[in-house]
Amino acid sequence: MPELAEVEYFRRQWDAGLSRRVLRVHVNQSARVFRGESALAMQHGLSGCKLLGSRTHGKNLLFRFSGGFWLSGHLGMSGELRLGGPNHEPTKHDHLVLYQKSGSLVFHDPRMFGRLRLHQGKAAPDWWLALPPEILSPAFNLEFVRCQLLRRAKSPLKPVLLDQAAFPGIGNWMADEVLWQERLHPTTLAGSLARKGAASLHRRVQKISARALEIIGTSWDDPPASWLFLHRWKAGGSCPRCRGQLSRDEIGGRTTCWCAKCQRR
DNA sequence: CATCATGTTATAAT
DNA sequence: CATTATAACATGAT
Repeated sequence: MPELAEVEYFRRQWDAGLSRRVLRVHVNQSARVFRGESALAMQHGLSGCKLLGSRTHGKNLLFRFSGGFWLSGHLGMSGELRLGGPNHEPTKHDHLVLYQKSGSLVFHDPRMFGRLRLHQGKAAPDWWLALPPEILSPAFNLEFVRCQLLRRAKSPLKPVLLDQAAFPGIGNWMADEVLWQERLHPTTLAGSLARKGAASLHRRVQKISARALEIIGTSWDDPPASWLFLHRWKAGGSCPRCRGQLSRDEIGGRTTCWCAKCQRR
């Protein structure tokens, strides 16, 4: 499910617990989302702590608690952050539940490709601080993008857009959306873009990210029908620009949707 | 029953 | 070293 805008939407769900103390914690100890972690340490660590703040970085989430605790999360393919009542009965896929006086914060993930980690320290974990520039930050400038395109010059654009070290937060639908709006075929080699092409791609990535955050990140609304988004899922969909039949195939290991007429190499 | 899914990672092959 | 392909992970929807 989640790409940067969906992740932001889920982050906001837990805002209900801000400035509130965690009274007790439920963990689904054997759940894969705790791989490499001690679920019990998380349970004990977060008990009694107050949720002080949260943020996202691409598809990553970070929640700051009192006592120097930081809970980081990734939603994988099917993760969700939900709210429950103060006596929420955990279901099979509710792997972490933080109970507060007025309600509970639930991490729910059927497929368990998601992940939860706990860090204790004065600052956020090192791996978080080492993440690449966020798409809507000043550091994500044209030079950065050109450098990424150059580094993977012989790769098709599709997998390059999916590279979280280059375009953090871009996932399968956003990558297809960027390529479609730019009229670039997904197999176009990253190194084949001239400076102007790279500049246009850079602006497009930022624009789609910003718009998706407004639309999906706040209320989970659908992007406009003029985008590829609503048409790309069903086989047999048609291009909202030229009405042509949309193509689907696996590119860079992921199902990719494009318009053979509009998108040229 | 088979196929597919808005993701990441380890490993092998080129 | 850069890059690609493949499998693996685990579950639910169609």
